[in-house]
Parts: sequence; structure tokens; C-alpha cells
Amino acid sequence: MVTIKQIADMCGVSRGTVDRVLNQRGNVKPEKSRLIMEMAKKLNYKPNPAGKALVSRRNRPVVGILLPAKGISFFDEVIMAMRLSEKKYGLFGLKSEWRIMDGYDVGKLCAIMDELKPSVNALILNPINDERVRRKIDQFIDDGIFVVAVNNDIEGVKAHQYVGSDYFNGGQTAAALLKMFCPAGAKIGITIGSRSVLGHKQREQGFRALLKGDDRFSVLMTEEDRDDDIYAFERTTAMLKAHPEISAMFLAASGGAYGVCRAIISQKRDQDITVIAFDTIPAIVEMMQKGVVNAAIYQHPRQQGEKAMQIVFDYLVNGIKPDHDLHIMKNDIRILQNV
Amino acid sequence: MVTIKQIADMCGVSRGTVDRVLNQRGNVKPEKSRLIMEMAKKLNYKPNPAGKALVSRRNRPVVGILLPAKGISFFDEVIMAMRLSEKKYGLFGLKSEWRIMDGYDVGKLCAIMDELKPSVNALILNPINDERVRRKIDQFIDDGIFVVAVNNDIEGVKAHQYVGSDYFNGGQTAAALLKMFCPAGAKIGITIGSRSVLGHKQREQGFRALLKGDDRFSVLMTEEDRDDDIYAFERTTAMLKAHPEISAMFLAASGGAYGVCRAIISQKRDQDITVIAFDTIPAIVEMMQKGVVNAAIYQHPRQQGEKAMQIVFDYLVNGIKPDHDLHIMKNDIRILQNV
DNA sequence: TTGTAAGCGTTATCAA
DNA sequence: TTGATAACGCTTACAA
Repeated sequence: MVTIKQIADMCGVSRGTVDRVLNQRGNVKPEKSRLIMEMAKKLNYKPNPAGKALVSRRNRPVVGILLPAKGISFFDEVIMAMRLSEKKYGLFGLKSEWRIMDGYDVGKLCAIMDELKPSVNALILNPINDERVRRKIDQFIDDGIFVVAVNNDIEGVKAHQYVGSDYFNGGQTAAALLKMFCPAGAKIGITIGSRSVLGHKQREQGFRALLKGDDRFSVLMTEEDRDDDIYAFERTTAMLKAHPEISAMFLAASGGAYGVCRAIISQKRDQDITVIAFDTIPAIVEMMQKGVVNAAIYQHPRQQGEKAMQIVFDYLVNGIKPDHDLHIMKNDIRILQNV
Repeated sequence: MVTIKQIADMCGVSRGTVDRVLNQRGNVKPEKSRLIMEMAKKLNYKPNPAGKALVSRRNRPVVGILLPAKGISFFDEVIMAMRLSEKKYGLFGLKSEWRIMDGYDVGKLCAIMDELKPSVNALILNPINDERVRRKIDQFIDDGIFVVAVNNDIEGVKAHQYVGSDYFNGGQTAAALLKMFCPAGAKIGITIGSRSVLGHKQREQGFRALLKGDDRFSVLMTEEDRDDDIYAFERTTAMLKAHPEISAMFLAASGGAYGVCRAIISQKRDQDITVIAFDTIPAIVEMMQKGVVNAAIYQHPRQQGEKAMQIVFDYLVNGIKPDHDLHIMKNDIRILQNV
């Protein structure tokens, strides 16, 4: 491992000069600059992140964490993982500013962003897909704040990172699994949080796309449950009454899943309806144990939290830029035995 | 974040003294020692790993990597992940000594261990379950070399780390999945690498345990394929001829899986036999695409490689001891859509 | 028994 | 335009 000092010695200059060249701070004679660059390349110089980490303490690196997540079970695990990472990276001097919001209020989200802005060098957030949020994110990026979108991406903003899953593929995977569980075919009911949530819509699209052209399978209806268990219970009950021929359910969002399952039970359909859900939140694990939910697509919430924090840490503390912008988790399949 | 210097100042001693106390190097007056310990606890002192990492370069930390893995597809991904980690951690000065073995020869393994011993501070290995290997590992541990077993654990040795999966649970998960695919029941054939490989045996046990008591399912026979495709092809062909009533196959090891699948195809049973396999190596993905393999249990080879390297890095370079000894990956389920 | 000083690799400040 | 120096937090050899 070659160091700045070694390059300096070999080029007959001081460490300061080498540093200026490597970090393009200017104020170096072009010929020396060229010599140093070549030497660095020849010796395959890579900065030691430990050295950078030590120095980075002087900038007091701070990451803001902004999640509209209160009461959303899925985020409990994301947050837990982030808390662990916070502890780990805190040892290096990385500080975190947490803001867990209750509900998806765009105005409130923007206000909190404004509040965080002066005190953070990076921001991890679960963005709402709204023009005002987009503009706010662009401001952050323009001001050199490193932005990581987690769980939901937001399109049309400048360079940022996304950590999350491929929703369309999640729906496809669920559909393919359903076909394996019900080789004879099925009449399917879908519940979804809201079509205005991009991810939910994409899951439904993926699901339908995979079934398309196979006439053993038909989707009878899709119901929005607003991520609310009570509402989900009512709507699902109505759905099952209107369509008693339903033999499978696809729960494309975990928010109202508990209500959906309770409706299936109360209609005494829990033994004959095949249910595929998303996320292994406690309510869904409970319904797996009861035999109501057959399988769940797992979005690796812990990995999402870890990855988001790690990207920020590497950037802020170790001075390492991520080598790609998209960090997509697999849609794994969980059943009772491997939950 | 409190530093050694701050503790030293508050206790009216020098950094050296604080260091001696915190790292129990002795040669400190008991009363001062007590004072320093209390202060450190009170201020919740945690050493900055970046400082440690920098210092660690003076010990030239080296990890040995010893895998009897040549030609075993599963390990290709483990190794790829380790290579990436090698690059990442190499920036901090961690060096790696690789030894990829061809086959499972105990004598050769021990010889390579002896050869590595003088030059490494840590060893990652896929151990063979043999008394001589056990003794050799104990020697390493006695001499202060940090040992990480990967993919296969070895029992009866001193304190070490294990990174791998829960084989029994893998078998259970496969069986539960099979039950969902074949609700009407199935006559099952099992192939396994070798019963003398602990993991393979445990998978078979887990598989059988979950089916036990359900008389819709019966295991007709288990065949060992020696992780050899040709042999697997022959044995499976014979199996399918002897038991044409077989309607499901459980491939408990990926070594000979390609041969097994080819036998299923050549017997023209690929459309009516449900196949559950292990690992998503290229041969199995190919067989998924052909519709032969329905699902595979995924052992997270990449995560295994990363984790093993990370544990060594944290220990050797950052001076962080792992907080547990067992690092168990989930047995996830993969089908064609999420492979 | 204790303190001092040097060094790990990087960056920043200041003086030349 | 450049070099010297100090600093980040930790360890360690050596001197006191």
C-alpha cells in the first residue's frame, strides 16, 4: 500500500503538494502536477480510509434521517438496523439527527427538511413523490448535501442514491409463486395500500403482468385499503361476500394486511384461500402461524437500513464514493419455516 | 465522543497511563487504575476504530483464506464476495493469503495450515470435520490466531467464529415448500452429496423431520451422488427407473445437481416431477429456466463471504471483537423470478 | 510507576 | 507555488 508520503518522496515534493494535486485543490505547477498524477497512477495509489476518517472528525459529519414511518411496521426493522449502524459508525464520530414523522404530509416533510438542512452533511429519507419534495431534494444536492432515498425512490431529481427493492419484480415473484401453489388456477383478489403510492402500483402491475395470458388465473378485483386495518377489514369482507369464488389473495402492501387477514378468517375462508403477502412484519408472521398467510415476499428491511447508513458513512467519513447509484435488494420468499 | 486524551486530562495523568489501564497492560498504581476505569465508564469511552486502524498497520495484519473449493460452484460466489472485501479492506492495510484447494484431503489441508501459520494473524477456512483438523485449529487459537469457519462449522474446537447457514432448517424449509407445491402429497426421492458431510446429513434430517407424521408424503429413497454429475446422472436414472412413482425430488446438495436434473430430463419426467434444490449456482438457474427445478434454497453465499471478511477486519484492524460467535444466514427461497 | 514523543495516513493552516 | 507543521485518536518504545 503506497502512501502520500511515499509519492511525495519519489517526486521530490512535500506531502502538501501531493495532497493538493490528488484532491485537485489547484495551486500546483502543471508539470509537477502531471508528474505526481502519473506517479500516483503508476503506484496505484489508493487513500487509506482510516487516515481520512480521523481527519473527517474536524468537519463534524452529521447525517439526517427523515422517515415518515411512525406506526409503519415495515420501518421498525429498517430503523432498528439504522440504530445499530448509528452506534457502530458513531465510534468514528459520525453523528445522526433523527426525525421520524407520523404520516405523509408533504408540507411537514419539507419543513423538517428545511430545519435539518443547516446542520447535516447527508440526508437519508423515505421520500414522498411530490414536486415540492423533488425541488427540496435538488436544493440539498446543489448545496453539496449527500442524499440517499430509502425504500422509495424519487424520480427527476439530481444525482442521489437509492436503496430499496424492485417493486415490479416483487409483484412478479408473488405471482409466480402463486402459480406454483395453485397449479390448477385461481380467482384472485388483490389488496393494495393506495394506487397513488408508486411502489404499490408497480407491485400490482408486476403481479398482473406475470399472470397475463394464462387463463387459469384471473384477477377479480383490486381494493385499496389505505394502509388501515379497520378499513381493510371492511373492504375485504365486502370483497369476499361479493366474490365468494375467490380462491387466492395477493396482499400487495403490509399496511392493512392484518385487517385483510382478519376478514379472511371471519369469512371462514382461511383454510381454502391461498394468501401471498409482503413483508414479514409481526402481524404477517402471526398470520403465517395461524395458517392464513402462505408466503411473504421479503424486502430485506434490515439490509436496507444498513446499506443506507453504510453509504453515508463511506462517503462522509471514509471519503469513498459509492460505485453505483442504485442499491436494489432481492425480493426473497419467506414461509413459516424461514421467517 | 470522548477520547483517551480527554480522560487523561480529567484524571490528571498522561495518555500512556490511560492506555495501559484500558488495555490492561499493568504497571499502573491500583488507585489510579480505578480512577481511570471509573472515568472511562462514566464518560462511556469507546475507542475510535480509525485510530486503531492506523496503528494496526504496524503489525502488518494478514488473513489467510483456505477453501477446499476448486470447482465447487457454490464457492465461486463466496470467493467473489471475499475478493471484493479484500480490495475494500486492503485500503486499510489488511493483506490476504489465498489457498484454494482442490478436493477434501485432510493431510493436504493440515499441511497448508502449517504453511500459513507463521504469516497470518487470522484464518478463514471451510473446515473438514476431522480430528487432525480440529487439533490444528486449536493450535491456531492457542497461538492467538483468530479463526473463522465458513459454510461448515467444526465442533469441539476452542473459541472461534462460524459464518454459515442452518442446515437442518434449510431442509425443513425445503420440505415445507414442497408441501405447498404438492398439497395432494408426493412420493419423494432425495439426492445428497454424501452422508459423511455433516451439512448434507442435517438437511436430509430437517427435510424428513418436517414431513414426519404426514402420510401424504413419503420418502422412497436417498441416493448419495458424491457431488459428481456423472455419478449423479447414473444413480438418479436408476432411481427413477426403480421408482417410477416418484413425483418429487429433493436435491439436498448442489454438487451433483446438474447430473440429477439431466437424468430427470432424460427420463422425460421434467414436466411432472417437482424439484426443490439448494443454491442458485449457474447449473441450477439453467434448470430453473428449463422448468426442471421449481425452487432453490438460497444460502446467501455472497453474504457469507462478506461477513467472514468483515469479522476478521473488525477484529484485526479496528480492534472490535464480534459480539457473538455464530453468524447464521437465512435460508431464503428463490424461484425463477427472483433468482 | 509514569510521562514523553514518535508514528500510523490524511488534511488544513500558515508562513515563506 | 510550495513546504513545514500541527492535528485527528491510538499505540508503543523509551526515558525518567
